[in-house]
Amino acid sequence: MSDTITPGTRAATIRDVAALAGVSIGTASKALNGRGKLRPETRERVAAAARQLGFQPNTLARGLLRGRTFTVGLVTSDSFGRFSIPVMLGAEDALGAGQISVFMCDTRDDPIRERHQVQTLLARRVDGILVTGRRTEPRPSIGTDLPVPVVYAMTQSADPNDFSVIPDDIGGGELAVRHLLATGRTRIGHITGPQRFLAARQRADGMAKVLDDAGLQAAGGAAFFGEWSEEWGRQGADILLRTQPDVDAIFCGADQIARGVAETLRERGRRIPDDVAVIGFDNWEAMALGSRPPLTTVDMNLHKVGRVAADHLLAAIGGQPIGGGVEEVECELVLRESTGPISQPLTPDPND
Amino acid sequence: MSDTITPGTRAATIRDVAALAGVSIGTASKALNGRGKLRPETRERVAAAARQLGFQPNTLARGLLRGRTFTVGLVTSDSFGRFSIPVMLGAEDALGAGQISVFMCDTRDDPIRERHQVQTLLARRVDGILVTGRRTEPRPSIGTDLPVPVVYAMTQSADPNDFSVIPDDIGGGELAVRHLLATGRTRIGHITGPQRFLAARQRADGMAKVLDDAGLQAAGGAAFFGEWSEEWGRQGADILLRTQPDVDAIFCGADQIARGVAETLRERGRRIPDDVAVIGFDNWEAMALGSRPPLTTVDMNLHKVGRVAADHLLAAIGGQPIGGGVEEVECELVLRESTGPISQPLTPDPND
DNA sequence: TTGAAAGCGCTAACAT
DNA sequence: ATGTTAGCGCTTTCAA
Repeated sequence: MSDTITPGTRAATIRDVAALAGVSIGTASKALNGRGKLRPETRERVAAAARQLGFQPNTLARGLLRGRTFTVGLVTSDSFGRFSIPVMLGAEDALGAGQISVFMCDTRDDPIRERHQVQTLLARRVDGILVTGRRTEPRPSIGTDLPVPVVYAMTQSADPNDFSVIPDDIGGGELAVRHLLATGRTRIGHITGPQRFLAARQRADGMAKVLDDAGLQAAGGAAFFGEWSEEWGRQGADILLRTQPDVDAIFCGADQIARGVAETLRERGRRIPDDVAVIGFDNWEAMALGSRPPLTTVDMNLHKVGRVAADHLLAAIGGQPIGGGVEEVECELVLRESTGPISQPLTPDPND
Repeated sequence: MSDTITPGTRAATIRDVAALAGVSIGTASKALNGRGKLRPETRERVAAAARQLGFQPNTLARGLLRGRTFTVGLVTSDSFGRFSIPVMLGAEDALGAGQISVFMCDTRDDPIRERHQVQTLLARRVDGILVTGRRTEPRPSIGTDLPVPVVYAMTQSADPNDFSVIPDDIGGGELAVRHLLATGRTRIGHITGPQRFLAARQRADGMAKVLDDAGLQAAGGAAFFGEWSEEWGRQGADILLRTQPDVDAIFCGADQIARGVAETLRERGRRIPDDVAVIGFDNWEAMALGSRPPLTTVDMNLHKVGRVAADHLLAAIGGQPIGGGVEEVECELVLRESTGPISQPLTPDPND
């Protein structure tokens, strides 16, 4: 079908096209870019020549001339893992629409490597840089005074002059617990990851806030901090069931934890959601769907985090100045069987 | 510390460096690249100027001149998922060493989009293209006659002139079952994914081969094809236990399936590995480690698949012609508790 | 040892 | 309506 591409080795240049069409280089350029005043017939002749040669304008030359490359760098410290991938795809959505290509750089959590990669990106004259990670805590800025705009996504720069987009973990915690309250639960425990994680603390804070407004307290008095693992979920559930046998819901800081919790509940003969409701966090589908029953969970909308970050970057590249600051993206509840059906559409009045 | 970078907006050019050092552009170029004959003092002066201005040579200009950009395109149809990520990281290892940057392109399984992305990559004058996927079955070539070398990784081109690197799924199946035999199992069942997946068929073939050599047969007579899910693992185990109650090992086509199988075995009171050994496939750590007990599994060495593919691509870029064909990368056994300790170092003689 | 100039592929201003 | 030319930032002859 498309054997119109130069069979040989060298890619065709505009010079080749011009020669084949019997016009000058300048004319060829105009014809191809739809600029200037040309006879339609000439335009067509050039187009035909380009088609025949499989001509693709050399973006390097264009970039050199225009001072814009239509590329951005994506620097991640998450090895493109579970968190940065959705962010990246979201970013690609926004950037791809603008014909922008993305250089991927994996820092492997090595600051030296990161520095080097940023330098490389600058040498390649990217129009902007997106920085991603797997943790929301502030991290060192990749540079205070770079010649291109930078936006952080799913990670936060410690420099207040930088702009970051992160999920709203407090809101996520609130969302989860409001849902549990709405289904009539009142003795709610919280089993989550290590306290040194900002995300763990914030989700717990969100929970505390909602419980407080409802005049309630967490089952067990406070959050159970541990690990982001199924094993900890099993252990934590064990402890919680022993100390608070009347618990009727457990909010888990991660789907992995929730799975472990669900397993232990099953083994202890507690029915989910009838006896105890379980809610996870992350919407890691492989985990949430494999669990019995499938987990209701909080989705951080990472795709949107990426899209929003990329939109801001594009705006900045377009000349719109972005100040420093942090934008938070709302979390979203994903309903599955582990919390059962929502009760009557009651007006959520925490004062009654 | 490093506020040597041009504070303003425009990145420094070699012209700026030359001016600051009081030399000509040509001299500056030589000094920076360690070429030609220059007075050491001059060299130093230029270096100092470059440092002061935070000079980064414009790779576009260089690429334009040299006809090489030191970039490659990475085209994936896996949305950078569980399979393509390790491949990609492996490739990055090999490429990063060669100072090569990677453009990422996610086709979202859309041929139109893919075609477009390949065109874009060619316009950007990448030195080569790497194509990745999540399935090993042959897929349409991205182009028969592209001006740059192409290598497929974790996916296979239908065109025999293209070069592909994929995991050795047959060998993986053999590996798994040889291990089970080595631990003294003889009544081995196989629960795996859909038969339409080449990988599922090949793993089953590998199993059949080893059993055959040992004069054995699969428990239940043949593989149980189903889905790549925990749910199917649970169901499959149920069926297998009912029809073949004396089964003493189950080889699963995926860790997810193995997890489901393990759960059902537990619930039916079979101890793992004492009564029944379980072995998975993929070494998906979140799954394999979350399972009780943690799963022995077959690792496809995807990192190596990526590295090997990238090495071939680099060689091709360097001028070494790669013929068409398929290279298979060995799988590797990852021992965990679900198959118990290996028995005596017996000489594996299947004829006794 | 250093400088001047050509040219990589393209676009945009200026001639014709 | 078309052609000519300068120049983006760099490397590489070739002169000085």
